Amino acid sequence: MRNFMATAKALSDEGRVRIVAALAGQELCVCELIEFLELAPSTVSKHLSLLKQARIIEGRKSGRWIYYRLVGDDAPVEVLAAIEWVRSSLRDDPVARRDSERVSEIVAGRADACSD
Amino acid sequence: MRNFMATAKALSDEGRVRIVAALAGQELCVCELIEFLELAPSTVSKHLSLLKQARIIEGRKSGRWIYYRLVGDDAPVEVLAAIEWVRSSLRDDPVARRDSERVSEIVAGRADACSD
DNA sequence: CCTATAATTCGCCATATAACGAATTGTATG
DNA sequence: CATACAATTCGTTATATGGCGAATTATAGG
Repeated sequence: MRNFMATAKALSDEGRVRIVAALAGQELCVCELIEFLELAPSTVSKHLSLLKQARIIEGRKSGRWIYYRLVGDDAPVEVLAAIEWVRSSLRDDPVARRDSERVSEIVAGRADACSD
Repeated sequence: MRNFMATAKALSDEGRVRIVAALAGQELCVCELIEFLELAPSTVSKHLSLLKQARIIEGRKSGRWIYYRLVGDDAPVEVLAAIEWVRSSLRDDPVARRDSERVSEIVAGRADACSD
């Protein structure tokens, strides 16, 4: 129950859900997620920390950047099921669609921003 | 996104999740849920109101009692998927197991309490 | 009718949470 | 080694949330 509630609480904030949805397609570094959500760096960092503690995402350090991605198939059942819940529920969601396009743009412009 | 977040927020409280799990097997009236959660009537009522607004549960009035149950298959996708997420995640959860037994006891003693 | 029980609504309070800015750490690069 | 940028941590603040008790509404039964 403890772990389940950690997962549930992690998904009870819209910003964090949008992060999870954004990471469904590809990994993104923190500065890209900041640009995506249009929130202060400290705020986004806190969200990422919470999602990481809930074992929903994991980070990979590369130079100055930290890339976050969804956890792999070795993750706990309630987490994998939660991710699938988000994906299936937002498949036809207008906000999620716009977000998806915006993420694509941000990734496309990577040469100007987060790259080594 | 709006509806999804309503569902997610509804499941971000442990008491409400335990209600959903308890209603997975059978419908229960409010006074049974009060006994189950050991919370004040006003608190439980508020939780039920929130779950109802999120379209996760629905109520059926019978005499003095109002029986709540999980929504049927005609409910929104994100709600059905959420219910399935809870069920599968808590299948082997110790707390959920004890809760399940307790609900059985409460239902078994229905003749002394909630019946018409 | 009057009382008891079920359930909800309302107002209050304590705590949790999300947001920010400032300060800090770490890494690449001039 | 100084600077710039990525990211985090910390302290603060405003708001959201969960809990309760008191008051209210509705229904069954003496």
